[in-house]
Amino acid sequence: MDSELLGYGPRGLQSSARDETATERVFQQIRADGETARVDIARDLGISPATVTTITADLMARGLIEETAARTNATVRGRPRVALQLRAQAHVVAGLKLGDKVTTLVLLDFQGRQLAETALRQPLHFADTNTIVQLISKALDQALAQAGLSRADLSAIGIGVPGFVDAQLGLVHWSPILDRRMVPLRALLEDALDCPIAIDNDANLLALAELWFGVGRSIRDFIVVTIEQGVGMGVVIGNQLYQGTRGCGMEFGHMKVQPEGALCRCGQRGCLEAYVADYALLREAEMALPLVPAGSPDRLEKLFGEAKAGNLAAQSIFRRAGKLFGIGLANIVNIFDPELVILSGEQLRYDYLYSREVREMMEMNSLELGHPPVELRLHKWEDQLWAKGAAAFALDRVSRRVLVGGAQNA
Amino acid sequence: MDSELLGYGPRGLQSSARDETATERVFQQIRADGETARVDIARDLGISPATVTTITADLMARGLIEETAARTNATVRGRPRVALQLRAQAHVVAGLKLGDKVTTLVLLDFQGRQLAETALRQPLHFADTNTIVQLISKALDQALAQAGLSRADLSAIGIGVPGFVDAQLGLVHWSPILDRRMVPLRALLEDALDCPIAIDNDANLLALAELWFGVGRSIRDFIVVTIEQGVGMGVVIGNQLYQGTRGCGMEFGHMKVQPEGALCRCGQRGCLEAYVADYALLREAEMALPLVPAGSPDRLEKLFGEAKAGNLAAQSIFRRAGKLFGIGLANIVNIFDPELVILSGEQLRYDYLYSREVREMMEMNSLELGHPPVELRLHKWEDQLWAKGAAAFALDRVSRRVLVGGAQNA
DNA sequence: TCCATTAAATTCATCCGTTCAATTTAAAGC
DNA sequence: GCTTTAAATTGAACGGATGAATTTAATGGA
Repeated sequence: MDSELLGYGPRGLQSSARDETATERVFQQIRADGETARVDIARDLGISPATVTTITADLMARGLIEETAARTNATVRGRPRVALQLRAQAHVVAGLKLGDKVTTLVLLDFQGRQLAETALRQPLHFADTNTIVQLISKALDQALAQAGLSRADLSAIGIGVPGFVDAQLGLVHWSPILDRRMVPLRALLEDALDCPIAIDNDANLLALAELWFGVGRSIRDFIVVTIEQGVGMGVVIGNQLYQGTRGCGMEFGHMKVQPEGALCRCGQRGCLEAYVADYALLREAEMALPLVPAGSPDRLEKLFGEAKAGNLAAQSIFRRAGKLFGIGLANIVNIFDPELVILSGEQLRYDYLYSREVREMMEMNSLELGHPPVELRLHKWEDQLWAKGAAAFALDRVSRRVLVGGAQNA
Repeated sequence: MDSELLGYGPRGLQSSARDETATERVFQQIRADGETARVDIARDLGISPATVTTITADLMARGLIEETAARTNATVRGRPRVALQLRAQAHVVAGLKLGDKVTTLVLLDFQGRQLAETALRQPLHFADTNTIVQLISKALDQALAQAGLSRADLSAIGIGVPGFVDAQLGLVHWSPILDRRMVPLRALLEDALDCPIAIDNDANLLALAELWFGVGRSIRDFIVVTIEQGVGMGVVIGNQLYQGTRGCGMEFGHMKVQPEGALCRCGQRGCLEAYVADYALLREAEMALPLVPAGSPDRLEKLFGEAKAGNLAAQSIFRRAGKLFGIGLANIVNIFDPELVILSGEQLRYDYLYSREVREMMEMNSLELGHPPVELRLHKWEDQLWAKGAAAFALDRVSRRVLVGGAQNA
């Protein structure tokens, strides 16, 4: 059984390859707390105040952080702590969500505050890369104008793309918005826009948004599931976005929940997506419900209306979708055992038809191991949050670049 | 959407909490290579030869490593490199696999070499903890006698237990071999045997065995799946055993592969296990095949014989099991995207009935993303390897304890 | 108003792990 | 036996982090 004669134990590096420097940890602490004094940093990170002074002085000299104006503890004796914060002007990034119907963009400063927001209602179906570039340019210019900034002020752009994306390589394996496979989108956009770009799957970035700005900030392990055009998932384990092994795992939408089941747009049968995605619901509606004519823009709303009005066929469409969705969720929950599952996406406007079935199925199909069942939370659909996730991704890249660079940027 | 007014970014520690010390890295390097010279360690770890000298001198003074007798490069000029290796006598550990039919134990020295092996064919079904303690004692004494050692020579004992095990807490949530739930097995055994104990799910430890001693040593991401009494899975991601979020995730056997499907012993319906585990196959055989009488010890072999002989009912049992197993595997592969899947376990004696269906289903249900399909490998069932995994777990604990202890152990 | 008290921040000598450069050691080749 | 080559060791030097002492900035009471 031994693959080698000598030795045992794994060959690769056990832990993270690069040790995080004290500077990085201090920076992250300030970023996470928003405002925090040197004493607190020393206490929280378990390093000496002397070190904190050295590091923060360096970060201030480099223009990344600043002391806040507000002095807080007027009630206590002693020298008041002076809080530190990220310097808002240090960097500005853009975050985009490319969607099939709407493209949303936000501008964030280094403190994570939103400077501007735009939404362009241009449909994207199998578009060529030129269209994408122009769309992004337009959105950027609008938002920059709002904020009174120019392209040169942008330090990075983060972009969420539906489909299979390899974030590391900046490669889009397949996306419903692109007209071909294997598009090296990052390189392409960096050439066109002359700005560092970071791309990832949109569901991953929504999970990142929850991790950085939302409920996930204080939760170590959670999952974000989205239903709209397709079904997506982002997984956060141990306060970190789980990227899969090759950067594009997590293909929840194509989990098989019904052997020999419905045909999916991926060509396989029984995929979860083939039961719960927009196109899947509409496909069924076309079969059984002439009341929902093809081509009308709000067909899903019509279908939903029918179900609410008591149409049994319409109801059964949602009911089956809910059941299978619940089974798929239970499978994922059994594997990852998270504290929280966040459901998000357009389709959750139909949540009360969903939620009963889904919760029921989740509970029926989750293993009992003493601990309480997972919390299930619905988040209304907000493109703006997706875009903030993309911006967070960009901010992360910027701060990493700036921090490892160190002295030469001073 | 913001959960707090100030700051952004995750609150917890981003990377591994504790930085790995240089000493630990050097030790792991020597362990992984079996024999390696100081120059090579310096080159491989990117640290200076001077540091390696310091650290290895310290490790030698503490009796953990030693220089090998063999001088190798007689053909090259210059001072010959002297290889270092772990000192075999430094520690001895035991590794056990508690199984429903057989309990296997191996003794390993610090070099990972097997000193002794025993197997006790005592069935374990819902046994009380006393029985377990006595069984382990007996196995230990036999093996120690073989090796000419005593209990006092043991530095730790690793134990693989079927069922839901929380390795961190040393707690068995549920196991088919124990008569009650929530058994604090580690504390219990530490009291009874007066030796540090480490317990984990048996499939996890088989994955660890593959990682430490087997094919997994040079593969970053792989999955081990076992079929015997139940269905188990161990996942290795980034050269590390993935433990789930609460120490007992990974419940592959209870993935739902058929909505409203067959009843599983966990009480739910449609679990993978309810189609492919021993008891599931036999349940079907009882229904349709009076040729396979209940109570006979080799019923599975009989069923297999029937299938080989052309009995259509018997064949259909295996065929369905294979199909659903393939679907379940494909789901897991789509999520984790590993390089390799290792199938192991008793039932793989029936592999050629399985493999065709399984492979077919895997390929039909795996997403295509450019990279080649996962490699699927069958490993014959060897209780001894499971036990070695348990021993590896123990060795890991011992070396961690010894290395963090540092100077005071000198 | 002034000074004691309290607590935060800073300074600086010191420590410790690591490295560089020089040296020693151990072999082969001629 | 001397030169060459390469591994291992030694010791001075470096740099990040710390502890102790000091400075700074506030409150509270005389």
